Amino acid sequence: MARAATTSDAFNAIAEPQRREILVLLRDGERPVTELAQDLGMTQPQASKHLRVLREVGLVRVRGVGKQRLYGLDARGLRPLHEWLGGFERFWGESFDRLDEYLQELKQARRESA
Amino acid sequence: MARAATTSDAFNAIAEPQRREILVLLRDGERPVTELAQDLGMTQPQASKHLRVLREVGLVRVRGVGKQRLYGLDARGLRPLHEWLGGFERFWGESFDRLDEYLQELKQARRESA
DNA sequence: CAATCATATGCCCATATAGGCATGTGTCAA
DNA sequence: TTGACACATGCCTATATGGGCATATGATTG
Repeated sequence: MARAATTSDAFNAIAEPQRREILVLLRDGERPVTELAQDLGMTQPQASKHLRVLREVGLVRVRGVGKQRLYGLDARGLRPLHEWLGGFERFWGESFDRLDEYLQELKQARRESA
Repeated sequence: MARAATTSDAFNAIAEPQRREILVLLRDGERPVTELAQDLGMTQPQASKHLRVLREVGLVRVRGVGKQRLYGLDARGLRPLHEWLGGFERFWGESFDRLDEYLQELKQARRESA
């Protein structure tokens, strides 16, 4: 079996860096496809495809305005990520700043196994 | 070009549901491969492969103890995720509770039309 | 209707995947 | 040394991908 589809959920959708950048741009408001493509230095078809994925997982929504299609962020789609990550909150302080301690543990482990 | 490797970063690594479950299990402490495999209903080779990916992106670390290899969570690997997601924090309240607001609006609209 | 601008799709390709299964490697005990 | 146990790797296959490019679809204007 292959990898799960990028459209299967938000986790898979945001695994692609360019799609994350699109979401970041959209934090500041709605944007048409071409602008996004330019800002991110990608072709228009590429942008459209990425936006399709984001739309399918509910991370962005579209709105037709004249010839244009304005894409906007729908942050509710990030909720699963937020919740999953929240389960690890108790490690934030503990693990991020304690590189030293971790190194100590490593040394000790090595001593024990020696 | 194909999709980025699962080992390219934490984002890609946790796109796979089973790998996320492994990390959840490891929150409670170190575990040997076979136990993880059993708990998650997967074969031992599958577990080993997932663990390899997680190790390559720095989400878990291993420690040999006798015949066993104890895998432990390294939450520092989640930092990029945490930080990226943090950029959307201002949307949490706004968008997540939208449903409530929407329901309020509905009620009010109904009252007004009654 | 025709022309034009803004997007979306379709097609081709190379690549990395996850699963299934067999087998290699490493460690300990007798 | 030989087993036995715990784990890692190798190989195979089907599949979905992202990029490049051409082209179809939609909406607007003259």
